[in-house]
Amino acid sequence: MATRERADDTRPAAAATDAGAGEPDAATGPLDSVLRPVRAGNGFEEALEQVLQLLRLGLVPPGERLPSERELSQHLRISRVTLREVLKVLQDQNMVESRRGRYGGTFVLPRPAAPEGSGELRRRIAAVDVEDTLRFREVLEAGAAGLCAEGLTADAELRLRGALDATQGARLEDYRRQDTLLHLTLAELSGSRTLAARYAAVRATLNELLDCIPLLVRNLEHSQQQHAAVVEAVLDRDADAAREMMREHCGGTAALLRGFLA
Amino acid sequence: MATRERADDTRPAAAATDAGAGEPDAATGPLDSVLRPVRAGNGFEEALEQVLQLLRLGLVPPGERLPSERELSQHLRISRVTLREVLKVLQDQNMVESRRGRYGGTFVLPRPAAPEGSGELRRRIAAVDVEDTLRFREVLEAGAAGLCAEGLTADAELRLRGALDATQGARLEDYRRQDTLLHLTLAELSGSRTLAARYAAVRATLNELLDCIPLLVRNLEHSQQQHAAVVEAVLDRDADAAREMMREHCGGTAALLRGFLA
DNA sequence: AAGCAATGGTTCTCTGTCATACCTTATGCC
DNA sequence: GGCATAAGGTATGACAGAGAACCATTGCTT
Repeated sequence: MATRERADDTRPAAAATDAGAGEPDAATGPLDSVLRPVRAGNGFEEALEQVLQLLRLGLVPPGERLPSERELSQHLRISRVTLREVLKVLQDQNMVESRRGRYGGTFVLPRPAAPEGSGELRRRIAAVDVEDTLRFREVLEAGAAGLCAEGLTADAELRLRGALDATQGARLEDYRRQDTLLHLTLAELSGSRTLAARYAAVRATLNELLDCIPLLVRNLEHSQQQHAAVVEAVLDRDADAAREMMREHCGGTAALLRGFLA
Repeated sequence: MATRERADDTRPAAAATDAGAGEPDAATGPLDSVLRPVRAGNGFEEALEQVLQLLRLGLVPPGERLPSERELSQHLRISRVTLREVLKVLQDQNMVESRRGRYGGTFVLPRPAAPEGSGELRRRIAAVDVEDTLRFREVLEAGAAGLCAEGLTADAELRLRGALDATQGARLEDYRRQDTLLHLTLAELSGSRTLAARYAAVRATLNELLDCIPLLVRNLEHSQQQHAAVVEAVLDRDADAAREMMREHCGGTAALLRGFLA
């Protein structure tokens, strides 16, 4: 009985007012940078997104345990009930497994290789603005490398060297993870918490894209050389070189992705 | 009768587990970049923050009308009731004024010069990580300038020239606003929506800080020269120069702020 | 003067989320 | 073997927020 009828409120049709035209998501106006939805989705979806980040970044590798539900819910500032809904979804996707009892917890399962035909992959790509991701990533990475080189402390040197070494010795199936951790370390050492947080987010998206294309050993070796060059520049406190090297490094990945996803 | 007692759930004390230690906000661990609160504050506070951005960025200048309540609430994906609570706060602060009837709306009031003694200002600064803001800003600005120079279109050229001209001709009290718009334009033309959105956020914070220090004509002239140099580099499609100039420009503001707020 | 349209102002109900408390299971230590 | 402990699993009451529908005010158009 047509209860879908709009009564008085809600948008009348497409009558344009001064500022915002018709549909909320279209029309790249000047205000659109600010007037984004306050919470992307059901509130619980946002939490899901963050836990997914944790997995996609490999911050909790397969086989390891997530923080306990009580801890996670506190960190994310959501109730345990809501967090459990999130975990429920991940369990249904066979991404995590929960075990009860002391020393139990929620454990990360290894990814089941290729989930399906590439239909699934294509669908995920469609949901991402690839160009946006690649550009933003390059900006953050180059900036982080530069800042890192400028304000390098002894402690930072150590962490950076450690992260680089870890990538050098990584086995193939662990490479993506160590790579991510190296870049994440750089972002954290930039001295801007905001930068680190934004990088984590964009890197999670990037990793999702990278999962859609083959891992070429040829590229991997090249990457490693670039990693070494970037870290060297940072340790030399040569900010310009660090930025330049990092931009080149990102450009490589970007070209690869653009090629495969075009 | 000590109902504040924790029963079973909620954090036990400070018992450290593998991942997250004690208090949510302390301890800059590796997971902390991801495990941020899902919604900063009451949900309504987030909306307030965004509307404040609109004002602080000068996207809706004094005397102008905000989008209607129905539009705004749709853009922010909050109910009109909640949005009205936000506007209520702004009305109480004498920042906006609402008029009913057709062609009515919510109008931005001019700022009442200096609100109070500097106690208020100091308090606001305390809530901001100044170093974080300045560094992140520099990274985004330099990156945007570079990207902008690389992929410059004819339309972008026009918008950029227009924005620069507007700053040149701006009166003193309108300078901050035109300056913001110029930088915002650059961010939008970077081709990364995410970058533009993040820049808008950080710029709003920056403007708040800038409101705490005097506006020196001497610096303003210098700024203008730098603006011209940046835009020139971009129009020349010289990405390296654009980044370099922009970094210098940001460095100037940063030094000024660090000096005054130290 | 009458009517229409676009806006702010108000009220209602219903759903999602939170906080809290408690139960159940598994492990290590005594 | 028994107990303490730390984890997941469950149930409940209160409340904030969304959505829809209304009312009230104003100014333009006819």
